[in-house]
Amino acid sequence: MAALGRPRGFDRTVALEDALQAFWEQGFESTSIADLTRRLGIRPPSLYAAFGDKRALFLEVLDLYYDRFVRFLDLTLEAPGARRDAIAAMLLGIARFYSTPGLPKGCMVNTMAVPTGEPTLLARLAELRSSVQERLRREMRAAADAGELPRDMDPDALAAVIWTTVLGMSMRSRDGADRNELEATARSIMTIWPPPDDC
Amino acid sequence: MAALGRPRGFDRTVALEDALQAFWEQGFESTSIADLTRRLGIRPPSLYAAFGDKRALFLEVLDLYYDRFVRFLDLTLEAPGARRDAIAAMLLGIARFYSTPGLPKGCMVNTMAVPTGEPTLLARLAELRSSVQERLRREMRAAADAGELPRDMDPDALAAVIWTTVLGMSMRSRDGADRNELEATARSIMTIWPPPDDC
DNA sequence: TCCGATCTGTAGCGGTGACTACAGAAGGAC
DNA sequence: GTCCTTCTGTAGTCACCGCTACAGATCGGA
Repeated sequence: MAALGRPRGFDRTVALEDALQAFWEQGFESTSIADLTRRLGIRPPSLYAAFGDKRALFLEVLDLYYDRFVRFLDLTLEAPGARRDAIAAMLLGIARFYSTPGLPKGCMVNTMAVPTGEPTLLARLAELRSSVQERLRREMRAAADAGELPRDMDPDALAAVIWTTVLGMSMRSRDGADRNELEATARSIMTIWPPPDDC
Repeated sequence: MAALGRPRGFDRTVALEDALQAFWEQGFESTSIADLTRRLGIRPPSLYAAFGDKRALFLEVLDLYYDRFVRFLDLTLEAPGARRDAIAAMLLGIARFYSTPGLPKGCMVNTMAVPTGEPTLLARLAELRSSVQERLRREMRAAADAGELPRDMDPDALAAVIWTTVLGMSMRSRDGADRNELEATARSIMTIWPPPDDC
């Protein structure tokens, strides 16, 4: 397919990154079309031609964000070695990710679990959270099957604790917790899962 | 001071409760004056005469909510007995509070740690969270001083873990976690604080 | 009964939100 | 160059937001 008509005057993927930054910082409702056009350096008709409406742009940005997060999960959880080490590395990585200098603090998906008037967006956000939670549950069940969990420890309950920690760390980083504090919490939490060489 | 002029046609404290319910469910931005007047059964001028503007009403509602939460904290944390038992009871109580049938799910203060365009309200919310966090820190330091903590356990780090759990449980209840799941998490978290009679 | 004070209902103000009609600009095909 | 297609900028539209002017209603006090 050849390029027909006047070519677009801006880079669509760069614009998407800018929109990600804006939504991640300010959320959906507080990010106005005027905000976006100012940041992306384009006028409303260009934005609407390229991305559809505000909701569609947000959903596309959300997919971009989520895909990257899942890639990070794949990388840490599928690393060779004990599952406990992988989970510990994941929590540490998330603590660092939530406190990355230059990026908005906390998780875009978690911090927007928020009362808003956009049911379809809320549903999508909840869907993404639920999918991460489900992945943690699968991981913990696999660990239990492999005998990597204490016999009296329910894998679903452990997954719930880890997920709760992820959500809480996200909120705390939004509230200004620094990297060291988050890392400390990530490490402390892992003490509820005793290493295999324990009495 | 005698009642001068035409008396108010509605119960102010009942209206406050209704407004609390509305803000708690939907947040500040998504709760419009129209929503409020519909729920309280009054017209805008009555609302403005009784409460000032929308922000003032929200702040008053917030104080009402927070005072109740602090009363709950006082009750559980100042109970006689070991501090560990008090914290365990607090976490269980919060798990139950966040999943009380008939009430909005999660914590009003925590779930609104949200990107929004109202800096003064955000600041107030952050202030309330920070004050609870500080109280947990004081409690853990007192426990450490009293020798109720393992010697190698940092009281501030423990307080951070507990606070992280509170924030995370609030999010999870918003996402539909039921009472049993939250209670299980509350109990699991307490295993990072070994009871005194441990090897 | 009249007055001043306060509340209530109607009706609408000014501002901002998302979104778009329309005309001109910039490319490829011929 | 001419035509067709697509993008861009101007300049709005329409809806909804928080908020309020104003007139009528309802009280206590004289």
